[in-house]
Amino acid sequence: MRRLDSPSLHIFTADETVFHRIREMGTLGDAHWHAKRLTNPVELDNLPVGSLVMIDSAHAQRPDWNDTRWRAWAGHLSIIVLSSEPRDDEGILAMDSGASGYCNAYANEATLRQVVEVVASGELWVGRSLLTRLLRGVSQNLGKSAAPTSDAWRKALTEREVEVATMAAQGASNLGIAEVLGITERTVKAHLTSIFEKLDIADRLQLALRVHGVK
Amino acid sequence: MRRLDSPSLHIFTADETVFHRIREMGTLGDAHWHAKRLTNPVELDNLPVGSLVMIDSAHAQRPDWNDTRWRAWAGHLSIIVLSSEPRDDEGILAMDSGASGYCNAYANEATLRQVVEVVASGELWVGRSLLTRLLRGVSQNLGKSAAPTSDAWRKALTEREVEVATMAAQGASNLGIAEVLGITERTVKAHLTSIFEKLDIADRLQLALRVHGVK
DNA sequence: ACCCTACCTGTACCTGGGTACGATGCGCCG
DNA sequence: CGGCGCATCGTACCCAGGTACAGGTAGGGT
Repeated sequence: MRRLDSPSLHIFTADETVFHRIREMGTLGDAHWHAKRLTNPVELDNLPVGSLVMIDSAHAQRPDWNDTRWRAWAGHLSIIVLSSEPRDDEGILAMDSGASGYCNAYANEATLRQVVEVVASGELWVGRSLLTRLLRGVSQNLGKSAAPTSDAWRKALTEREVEVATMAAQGASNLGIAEVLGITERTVKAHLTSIFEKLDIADRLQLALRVHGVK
Repeated sequence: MRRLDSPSLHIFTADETVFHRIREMGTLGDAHWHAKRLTNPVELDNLPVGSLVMIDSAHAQRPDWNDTRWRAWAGHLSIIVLSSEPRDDEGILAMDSGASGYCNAYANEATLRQVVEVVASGELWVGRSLLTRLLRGVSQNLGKSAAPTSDAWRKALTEREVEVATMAAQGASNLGIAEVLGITERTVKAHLTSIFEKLDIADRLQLALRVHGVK
């Protein structure tokens, strides 16, 4: 981890109470972050890599769960989706869209702080309810041949390369990736060349197959 | 809720390194617990309600995952299963047996502390790899039961086009497909153009994603 | 001090993929 | 019969993707 963690926490919500609670929270205790309000989804595009972002699922401007922008954001941001009425199915959608966390917007202070810390450290966070449900779902199907779903490619790559790889595997163009990451198309190509070499593959289609567990 | 955390953390492992690391960890920083070594599984029965316990999955005496004792322990203890070689399937078994957490025994200090805190606060913890796998399993099942996206593309295409599409989606080159099917590369291109138009996509990467159920 | 890695960029070049604008033959159906 | 979908093929063209060669900076480790 060479990149300095951004001390700022960006919040996209229309709920005053939620915003203020999170902001206060950042000024207390050992956690110390800097809450910034976002008013428009496009602002997410230009946030520095690795930024921590909270998105209120109830916000009217929140992009649909299968909006392609989620992929891009997930590539370079750590996203926590807040829901004032958490439901398991919504949680699955959110996590599927690339969020790193899904929790109750009105969770108690300690929990919220914990979520932030977990996500900031690169892990994922979902609540007890959702997680048990996920486990139940899988253990029922355990009898079937469980696909390996190798995540190995991730470990072979650097942080930046993982970002580029995931976006490319989603079908993003080099230029598109470059714009989202705020770098040159040339650099994207460089990353991809390195990725191809490390994974011993020839092109982005093979990469997509690898990333998505085919082949 | 500010329930007093039990200050003692019980550890059931045969690995000296693991035990000592955890113990040291408890004496540093803001986390402060008291590591106690367990040598026999029966000791788990008599621990006070709510105790935090770490169990090394590699321990020879560790009860089998479907041992009924797990249920009993899970009822009054918070269990974290440590694995020196974490695997998703083992994680599922452990969590299914009632564990509240599953993580790498050699995870870095910050992560281990985080796991302890999360579990101590009544939540569950699993690593990124396992959680993404769980999510994938569920979202795929959702897709199958709700929206039959998997087979839709087939029905939109002719027999020949399906042949070409499946090969292209596997990463085959136009020339390669041509040779296998005994036709010209030009014809392959023609088929692909038709495929792209019918499926309303732009290139073979999008095709691959469609064919393999992503997007 | 030196090396290594991660990350970033420039210029130049080649090629495969995809499109545009054609063509031919075959079977089916109103 | 004429039209239409399907499968096949030709030539020419454009360009995104990928490679080759050549760098620069910053941080961490020896």
